[in-house]
Amino acid sequence: MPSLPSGFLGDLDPTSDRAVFRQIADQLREAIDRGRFKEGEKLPSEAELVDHYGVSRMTVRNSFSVLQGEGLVHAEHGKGVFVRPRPPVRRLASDRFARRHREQGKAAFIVEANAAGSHPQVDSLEVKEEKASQDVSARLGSVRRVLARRRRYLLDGRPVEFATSYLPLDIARGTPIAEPNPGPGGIYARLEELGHRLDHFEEEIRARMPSPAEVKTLRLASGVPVIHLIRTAFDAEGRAVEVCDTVMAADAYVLSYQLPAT
Amino acid sequence: MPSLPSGFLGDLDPTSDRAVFRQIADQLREAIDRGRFKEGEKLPSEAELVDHYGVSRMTVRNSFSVLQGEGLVHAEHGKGVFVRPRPPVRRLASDRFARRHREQGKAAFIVEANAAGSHPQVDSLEVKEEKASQDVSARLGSVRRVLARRRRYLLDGRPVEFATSYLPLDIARGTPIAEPNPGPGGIYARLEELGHRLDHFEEEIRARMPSPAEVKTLRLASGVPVIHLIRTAFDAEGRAVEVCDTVMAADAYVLSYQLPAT
DNA sequence: CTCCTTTAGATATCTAGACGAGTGGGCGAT
DNA sequence: ATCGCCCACTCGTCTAGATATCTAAAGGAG
Repeated sequence: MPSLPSGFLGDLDPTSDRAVFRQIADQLREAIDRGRFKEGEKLPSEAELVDHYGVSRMTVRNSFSVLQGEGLVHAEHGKGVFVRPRPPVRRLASDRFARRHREQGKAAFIVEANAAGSHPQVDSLEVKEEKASQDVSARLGSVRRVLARRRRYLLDGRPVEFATSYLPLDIARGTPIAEPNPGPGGIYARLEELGHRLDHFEEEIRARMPSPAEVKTLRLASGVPVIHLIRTAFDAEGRAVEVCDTVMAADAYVLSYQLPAT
Repeated sequence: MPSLPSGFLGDLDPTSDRAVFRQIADQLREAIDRGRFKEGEKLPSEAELVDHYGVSRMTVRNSFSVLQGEGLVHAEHGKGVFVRPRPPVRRLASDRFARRHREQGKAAFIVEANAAGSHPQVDSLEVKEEKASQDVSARLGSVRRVLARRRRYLLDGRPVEFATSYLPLDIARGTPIAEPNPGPGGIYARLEELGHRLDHFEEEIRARMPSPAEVKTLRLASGVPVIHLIRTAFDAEGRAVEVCDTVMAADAYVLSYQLPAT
């Protein structure tokens, strides 16, 4: 029976109101925060903690599930429980849709990823016409059907973002926008070529826990929220010409905005 | 023994690879999504589900904990497990720091809340000088000590946001900014009066699960992430004059930004 | 009528075990 | 030396209880 490295973890306080499994979680959390267990490192096994604290295995597992819910650790079947490494984050600057970038003709995601030394990838592209959801319809100004462009973005093989663009059919149908590959500069470049000069974007940001489908698509660890961003693009006449619904793995992103003080 | 309303929930598939507690969670989630259980409504009790599915109580509890982790339900000791109501959200527009608002001399939070028909409140105000953290120091341009202003915002009694502003001492010391109540228009109005004309703000947005301390301060239900926003205010000379670190209950907020397309 | 106690039903925590299944190292057969 | 199998260790799931605590409603004492 392997014994625990001494001094890492303390004892339980039987007089405390705090539940035993919370006390154990607290001690593990503190040990992680203090760097006693480093990123990627293995925590003591369930059996070791059962020994150390003199509690039942379910109680130890309960502690682990607390830490998992906080996104601090992740369990690997047959191997152990590990401190979850904080992955490098991807920054989205607020000028990422500036015309000067668009005119360079390369997709923003690819350029940024290469600059960061990562290997970018886009997959599961789907382009089809469909019925607009109530929300999308409202944002686009009561359109019934839309062109939907779905794609998933990966960095170094890891899915980080799932996005769907919705465009009114009278704008997109029969244009390069309806093609899987819309060409250099992306659909915003095509929209401008089609005479829809872009004026501004509105972005709505929420954060929440992922649905099971999102967990699957983005291969999310437990305890990782998603950032839900809904961007609406407006042309010079004030018409909404595109709605882009994006779900991002929150542990992979920092959004960055510049606001004028005027 | 109370029996389950029939038809709400199906049977288990013993041949499925999916764990029983996940199957139960799936069925409950679907029933909630379909509106069979409405917001605020009570789910069947553990005992009822034990009866219905013929499993042990721990298995049912395991299912509930899955749904809690997703933020879909919350348990109330001695009462039951309830579908978590989606609270009204508070919108933060990107022009919330526009000078025209500041000149009206009322705190943005109060004005917005009143407009939404809510009862706003600010508490646990702390103003003190302290050592700057490494991050804050870097953002403010290598200052050693700062004035920190901490406050918590509540809507209708519910804490929704905890914020700390950090300002360099050479700017803030001995000014109204160092007072608990800085006066009409808030500290940004005072900064401008002191000759630091504000030029622009930078905001960084992250989402993550809350620390136990944040759970306590914001009285967060399980399965609710936080939005972590760090805003830096720059004056006309390009100097960072304030860093504001804000943690928001993600289920209470939608952030909204306008971006120019230029 | 008010206040307190009782009680039933609900969740919270914990124990002690059982079996299943993934991982990886050691060891024997080839 | 290598292949293949076994085994120890790991987490995953499930059972069947036990005690504690909280809630709300009912009933009794004053």
